[in-house]
Amino acid sequence: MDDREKYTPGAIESKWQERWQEDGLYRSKVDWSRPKHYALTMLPYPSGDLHIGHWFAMTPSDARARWMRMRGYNVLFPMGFDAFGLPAENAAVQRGVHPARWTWANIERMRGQLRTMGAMFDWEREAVSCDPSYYRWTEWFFKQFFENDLAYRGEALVNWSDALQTVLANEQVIDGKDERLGQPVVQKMMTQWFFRYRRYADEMLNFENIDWPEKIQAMQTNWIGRSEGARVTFHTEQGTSFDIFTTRPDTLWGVTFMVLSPEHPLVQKVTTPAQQAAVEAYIEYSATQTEIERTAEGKDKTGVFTGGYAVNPVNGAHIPIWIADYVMITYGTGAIMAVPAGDQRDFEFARKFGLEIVPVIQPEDESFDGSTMEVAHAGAGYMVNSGQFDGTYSNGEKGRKNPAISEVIDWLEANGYGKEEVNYRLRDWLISRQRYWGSPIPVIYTEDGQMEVVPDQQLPVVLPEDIDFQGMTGNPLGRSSSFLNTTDHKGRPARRETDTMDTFMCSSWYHLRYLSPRYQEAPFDPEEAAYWLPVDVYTGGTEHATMHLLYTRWFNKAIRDLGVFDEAAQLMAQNGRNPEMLLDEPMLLLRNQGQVLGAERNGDVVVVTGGREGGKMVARRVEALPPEDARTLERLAASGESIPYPREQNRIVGEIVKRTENLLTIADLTRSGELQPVEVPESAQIVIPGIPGPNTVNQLRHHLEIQRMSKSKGNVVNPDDLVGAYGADTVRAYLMFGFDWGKGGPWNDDNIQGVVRWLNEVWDMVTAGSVEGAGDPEAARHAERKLHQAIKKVSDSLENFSFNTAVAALMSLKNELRPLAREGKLAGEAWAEAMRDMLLLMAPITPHITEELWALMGLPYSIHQQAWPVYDADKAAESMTTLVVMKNGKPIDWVAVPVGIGEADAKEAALATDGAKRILNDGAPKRVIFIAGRAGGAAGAEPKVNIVL
RNA sequence: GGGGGAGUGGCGGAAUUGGCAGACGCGCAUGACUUAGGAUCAUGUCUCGUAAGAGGUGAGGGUUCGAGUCCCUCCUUCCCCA
Repeated sequence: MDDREKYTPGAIESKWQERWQEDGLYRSKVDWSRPKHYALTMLPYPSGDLHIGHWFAMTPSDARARWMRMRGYNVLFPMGFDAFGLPAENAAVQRGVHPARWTWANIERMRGQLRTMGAMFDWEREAVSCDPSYYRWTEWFFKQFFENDLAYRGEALVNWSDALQTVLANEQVIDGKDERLGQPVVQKMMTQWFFRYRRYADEMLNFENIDWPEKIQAMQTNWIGRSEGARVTFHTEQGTSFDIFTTRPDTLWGVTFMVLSPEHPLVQKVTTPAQQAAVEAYIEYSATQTEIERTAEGKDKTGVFTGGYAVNPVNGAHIPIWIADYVMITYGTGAIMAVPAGDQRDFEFARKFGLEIVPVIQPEDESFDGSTMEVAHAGAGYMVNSGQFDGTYSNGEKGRKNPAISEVIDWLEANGYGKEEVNYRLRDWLISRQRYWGSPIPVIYTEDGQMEVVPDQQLPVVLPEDIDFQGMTGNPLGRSSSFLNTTDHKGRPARRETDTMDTFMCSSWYHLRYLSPRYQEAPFDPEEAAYWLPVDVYTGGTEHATMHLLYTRWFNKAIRDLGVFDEAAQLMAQNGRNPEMLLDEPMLLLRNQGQVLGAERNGDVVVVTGGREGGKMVARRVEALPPEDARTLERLAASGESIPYPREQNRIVGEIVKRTENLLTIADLTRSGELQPVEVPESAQIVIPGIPGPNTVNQLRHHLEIQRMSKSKGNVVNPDDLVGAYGADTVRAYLMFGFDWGKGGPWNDDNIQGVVRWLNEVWDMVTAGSVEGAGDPEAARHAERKLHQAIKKVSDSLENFSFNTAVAALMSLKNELRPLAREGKLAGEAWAEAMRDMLLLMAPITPHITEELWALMGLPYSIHQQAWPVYDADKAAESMTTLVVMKNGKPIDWVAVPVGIGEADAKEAALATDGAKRILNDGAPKRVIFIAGRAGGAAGAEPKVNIVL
């Protein structure tokens, strides 16, 4: 080796990042002469530190965007910040930093961290949702919705979080707790702002024109929860009418009682004086229950009879009206018909309160008796006890696909008892938040109680800055007189709306603001939109399946119908693009990455001696074993061998699986892994090898399972450290290589060494230069073949988001080329060509090292502006291949044959092999099957002959 | 309870329409070079077997010349919905 420089990523990477920045290499401009590609990756919340998860999400997306660019597409790959939200406000309350200052400082920091990725983000298009120039248009969109009856203010039972001091959308409540802090959420009637989410429910169920993962489609379909059935009108004995929705009108004859939600307005009217006290007490009780508690299956049924009766329209039966908390006012009409014979929850309710059960759907071979049935029958069967419908077959399907349901609906409509109806689980989108750090809602309330929207020229309504957050609870906007007080269009005093918008409103259209973040005339420049829209590839996590990814689809459809895209559509058409169907959906293709989780960590293996007190041991001495001793001990125990520590009353030996303050839980190896509680008092002696001096109980490590990274668990992997140690290219390549991108997995940097070696070897190979001489033409041909095979493999892998196999193919290529280069078989122009193409193939994945080596080879700047090598099947083709000889599908021998060998020749060659002769042993095979080889030179592509004995 | 994924070496993970299971790496082993090796190079590395060979993708069955891949039953696990 000469004194050639070693690969030092640190210097190279910052050098090229600066150069690319100066040259505007990633500026993306409208150019109708070239095909466009809008690649988008979900924007981060500016929490202050870039996480390894951001790298995992963004750098493979960047590699793919770069690849598209090299393939000749004009690529837009923007980045920005979803900058409104509660953490900023919490920081303000706790530390006295204004949310804006906190947020902008974090953004500044994260911009720097994002730049170290070496991604091709076009920073000229950065959009930040908390910037007034952005939320001006968020407000403008709100106005559009309001003025077109897509936004309304209404009273509804909403999710109120006391901990967050705000209401939350249904999507943000998980198991009755808020998704952020996991604190309980209660149901409250409040006046709030909503968007008419259901209006596009049916259209959102259609995924025909977009390529989104099945999983996301299923989740969204579930979430929308379309159900077909009928709305049926019942009357009380007093004559008041009320509607119920049912998906099973074929069971109407089996209705033996009605159940109203405790919040239903009819409750007051039907309750008899005798039942008044019981009903009121029950209403009070149910208000304390969460929705999950109320509707949980298997829960003990509760309810109270109102004393009132309803009349069943189909048979005139008088049936009692009950109230019960398993009926929600927010679902359907807040009232249900109860068919205990056909619905398990109704069945349990009826049994508990001694109500009648009338079977109405009965399978052919059964005969139900309402008094003895043990479970409800919800499946298929023939209608019974149902008047003229007796004998009609109910096939168990939903809606019109069920002949019984279909016939009954027609009959209900003909007789005016009810009508066909479609119901949705989806509720309108609650966008009000009683918080400061969000986009204001541009509405004012006049003195005489009228509502006015703020005129366009006064937008944006800006968040006030003179707010003291410290120690405050509740909505700070309500305390700001400078914000609160305004005037109406006649100049009279008026009050501003103090609710702000859900941040999902901001992120529903950020992909549009990227198009022209500084545009003043509209939310986006139609010239840009006409060229770039829609988003071609969108990448992000699955956690937003029923939130962001559904909201943004709704938003897109809503603004399409409001004409927001009209000008862009015209321009599209003028430039020869057919806007038809291009603007119905915001993102054409969606792919999800998995999540990088924290690494598993073993707890210390300790020897505890002390005294027993009650059920637990109180330690006198805790000694952690050196890791190698601990491993030996655990191996012995796992294999059932005896360990060098016999079981003793006053000794516990094992791994710490949990630690709470000074209380340890130890899996005791002397007691077959039984969990033992150990208290460690101040006085106990604690010895930890490698940590001299007196130790404390806090230094003992407990077992940590694979889980999300979080600061409090101490398992966060910091990308800055990794970049410092290995360089951005290595981190990028490793994240792509070490995981299945769609799956993610526990962090583990064992494999990173492989990527380090790969890049070092590429560096050495290129900087070594070509040896003198002509080289070997055969080797050159071999290199060319491998190169073209790699072009195909890498291209296909990137196309399919299979980043790990792309890197694997590049490593294989290196393995092929390196010995040839070193032995001097690959020399001169053949060498140079091989190096050039290899660097081009690596460029999307490792942009810095390839740029540097490209320059060192004296090639014109920039490698990222070069064309992707064109795959040539002829050059990739091998002349000879291996014919696999099989016995009953198992390989037994191999023979070299020309590619494209015919069936007869292949069979002849196969039967002539030693392997074939041995198994045939002069006998005749039952059958001989030829499997032709496939093109491409990939593994498994070889021709095969299967000899069946 | 319903719906949908997933289960492959010591580890991360590969395997178009069914067609050589374990690509590419990590780790490990042996050897070489070295003052040294946690550098580099070479070779090996699914299991059993000295070998010829046989077996092998959560378990069991089936279809097929041929099954990680398709079908049935079951187990484990993750996600979504209730």
